Amino acid sequence: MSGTGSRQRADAGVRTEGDFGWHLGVLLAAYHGSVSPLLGELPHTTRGYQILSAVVHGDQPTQAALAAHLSIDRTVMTYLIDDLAKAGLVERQLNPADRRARKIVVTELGARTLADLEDRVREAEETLLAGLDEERRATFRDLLRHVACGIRRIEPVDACTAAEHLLPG
Amino acid sequence: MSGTGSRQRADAGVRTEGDFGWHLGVLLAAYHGSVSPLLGELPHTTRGYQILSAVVHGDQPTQAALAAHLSIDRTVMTYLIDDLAKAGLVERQLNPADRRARKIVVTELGARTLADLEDRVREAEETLLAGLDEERRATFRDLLRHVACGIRRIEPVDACTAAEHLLPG
DNA sequence: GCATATAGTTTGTGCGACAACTCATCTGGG
DNA sequence: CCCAGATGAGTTGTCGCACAAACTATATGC
Repeated sequence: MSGTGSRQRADAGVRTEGDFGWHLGVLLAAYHGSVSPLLGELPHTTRGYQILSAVVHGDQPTQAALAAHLSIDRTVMTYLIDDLAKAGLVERQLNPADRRARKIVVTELGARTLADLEDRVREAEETLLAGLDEERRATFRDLLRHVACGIRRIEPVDACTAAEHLLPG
Repeated sequence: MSGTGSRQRADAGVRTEGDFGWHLGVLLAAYHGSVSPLLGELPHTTRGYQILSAVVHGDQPTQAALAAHLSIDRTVMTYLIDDLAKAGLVERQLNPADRRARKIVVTELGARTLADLEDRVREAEETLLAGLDEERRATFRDLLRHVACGIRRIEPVDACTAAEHLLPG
């Protein structure tokens, strides 16, 4: 069994050694699996959902900024937006001040769609976290958010700031 | 802005509404980004690492069980194992009792490689979680593990049990 | 012994990511 | 005013990967 290495430590007998990545993968896969069916005809499933959410809540000035926020390649973002636009959920708004840039804005249909989906997605998330009681679910969400925002503060991209200043203290 | 829906709740002003999936994506992407460079020539980067880890720690009886554990398609697992075997890290062990099945076992080189990598991966994970103090990092890992195991108890696949019975209480 | 199920592999297809290129527009230097 | 370079966006081509559908081989049950 090769009991060498840093397996047994003094602290607790927790031994979550090489499993962190696996835990993460399991959770993300389950997230996709639970959320995708809720999204129905929404293009590109969770990707589309996240974009729609970022468009509504994030208020990114350009398509490039939106792509950076979501760590999506610019060239990929083009056809993702294409498909969301075809579905009537978002629009490319021309910016008279800089005619290269397009700001992605939500349509009325998009806003209604997102509002409708958000509650159901939230429920699905809670179901995913059903292994934890309510207090721990909140703690987990909180820690996860801190981690993600910490990562984004190290890596170049801005982001998070928008969500961060809304926190209690 | 569509202030409807479940945005504002009584509890805290946390508003982590549609961002859970995004947080998760950020973390997993950062995980790949941090860990992959450490793995060097190891085939299929984090995938290969997780397989190697599962082979050593998980003791799955067959290749199919291994695939199910990692949520990898059987047909994909074939060439992943192929490449790990070509690299001399694992071997397909024939089972005389069932000559269809192959048990994937680690080689000496594979064991040494994994032992060497585990410490460095652990460090990279800690760096990822640098936004949290040490106590919260442990809490986060713990909650994540519970969530993942909870998910795997709902979805058919076994797994987790192996890690679970090693817990303190 | 035949039907059916299971472990693993092979092959083909389609989608998604990324690189390289193009186009349009902005910005600064002369 | 004009030119060079930078930047936002879109287009095209290529590659790798995941998945479905075959196929081989063994096992098991009637």
